Amino acid sequence: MSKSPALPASLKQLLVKGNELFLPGISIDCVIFGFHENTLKLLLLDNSKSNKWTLPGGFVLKTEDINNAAYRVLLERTGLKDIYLKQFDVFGQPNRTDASAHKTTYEQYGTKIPKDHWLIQRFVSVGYFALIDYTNFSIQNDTMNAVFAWKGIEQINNLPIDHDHGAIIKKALDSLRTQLAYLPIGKNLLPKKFTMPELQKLYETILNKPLDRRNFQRKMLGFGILNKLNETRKGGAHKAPFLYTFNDKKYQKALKEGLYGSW
Amino acid sequence: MSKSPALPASLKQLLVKGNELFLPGISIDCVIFGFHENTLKLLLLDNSKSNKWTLPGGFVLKTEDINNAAYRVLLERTGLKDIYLKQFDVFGQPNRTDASAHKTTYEQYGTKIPKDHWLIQRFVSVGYFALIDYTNFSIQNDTMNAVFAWKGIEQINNLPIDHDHGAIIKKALDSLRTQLAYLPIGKNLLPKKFTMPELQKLYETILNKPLDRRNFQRKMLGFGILNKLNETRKGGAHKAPFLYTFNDKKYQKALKEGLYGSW
DNA sequence: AATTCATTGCGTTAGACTGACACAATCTAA
DNA sequence: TTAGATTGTGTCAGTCTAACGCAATGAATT
Repeated sequence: MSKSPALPASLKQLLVKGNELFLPGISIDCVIFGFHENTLKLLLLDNSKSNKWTLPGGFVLKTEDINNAAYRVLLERTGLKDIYLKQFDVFGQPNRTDASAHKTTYEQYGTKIPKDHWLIQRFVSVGYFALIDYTNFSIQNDTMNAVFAWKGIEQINNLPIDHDHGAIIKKALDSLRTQLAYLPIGKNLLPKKFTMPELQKLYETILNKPLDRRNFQRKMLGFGILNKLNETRKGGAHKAPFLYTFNDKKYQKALKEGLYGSW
Repeated sequence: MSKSPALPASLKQLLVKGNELFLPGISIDCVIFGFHENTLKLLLLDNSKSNKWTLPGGFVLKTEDINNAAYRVLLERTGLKDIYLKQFDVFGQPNRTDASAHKTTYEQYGTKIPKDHWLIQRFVSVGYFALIDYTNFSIQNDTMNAVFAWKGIEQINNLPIDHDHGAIIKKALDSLRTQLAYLPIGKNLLPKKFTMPELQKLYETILNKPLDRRNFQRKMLGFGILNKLNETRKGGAHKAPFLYTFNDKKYQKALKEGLYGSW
């Protein structure tokens, strides 16, 4: 018989102290978007034993605001602060969590979760989506001993996904698309300086359809949230496009009030 | 000393069986909008002892989907089915629930809530807003022995409101306004047949600003979700306006896809 | 050094949409 | 019958949108 590896401290803590530290039955799931090489990417965790991919998530401390919990989870898992984070839905189907997943995780360390334990009760999850700058982030595998990887949006449907996380991702993407219509988003997904074609590719990727180059530029400039720099991005095999940054003040204003005044 | 009145069965059940029946730490709050006499109204509960107004709400059965719980709560409290119901936010500040409110409620019946009881732990609440047809609903006081009343949106700020329910109401109203810009809403708040001026008043009330009569009509008709009837609403002191109904099929489609295609 | 070629910057035009306003028709009350 | 408020329909200029043209640029090629 093979000896099981030692139970990681973080997993042990969850088992022993989870009940005491965290709210019962409430979890957080983060759909983390990044943009790289003209692809919208998701940061997923490889749940090594189940061979399925999982959304990074966590629990809410007993004295912690839920939104803060989401920021904390993101910080713990990515090391990033000041991220654009938005709650988009609550997932509360009774059968959405699968206790067997947790059981499997612990069983690989030869540990059994007690019956009726905090961890294997029904969980309602609050979904957040986050937008982060891919170039300003290097994957660091987390305390839970899980392995992170970026996965292109287009291959998500062909990946094995844990629990209802596939549905959560779909919903997050829907929310992102809807937001795109009335809120600025590029600031969080692009490096500080970027070109108009790069911004356009981002929009095209999220919306999954081509946009007219010239109309896109006019529209974006019309929003008045961009600063045009006197630099160009040299190095490409073609005419060097101008660089832009977001005008922070106006960007923030647009985040609050929307890009259009609507009615 | 005065003898306390008997503890109502529903309150007793909550105290004795709440822990067993419902999920811990999760509640539902419903912001119920109605429209009457050119005013947007909210259905509130008079928390008789604290002399404050409360949002109708409830808890989630252990085997129940959260959204279904919201529908159930609404049905129990209003007798209405097939209501437009939309989850709009989660309220998870650690200090948002005030255990003393529950304590006060029970104390008026001479009952004390045990320490660490399910009821007085921290609750995270999922906020839903509902739109109902004021004319098709008669207030029925609920099993909790609480008294319902419609309160005009404009007087909310001057009413004493329990807990963080004032903030929840504000958020609900914000969500409703945002939705108005890209989703149809009148169907749930108006009677089946209605006139264009009535629909306009509804929009003006929600948006809290006057709209041009002629432009409003053009826009609404442009959405293609209205049926113009060959009847007019007689009885007013002026020219009789035509009656309209919503085209159910197109209305549902617009609910899914939005009134504009956006990008 | 001249040429090629994809890409970028800037511009045009027709059609749709928006906001502001005019005017005639209608319904009840006086 | 008339007055007065309200509704139905229409106009018009300004703005926005989608579709497309063309010259300028910059690295790669010859």
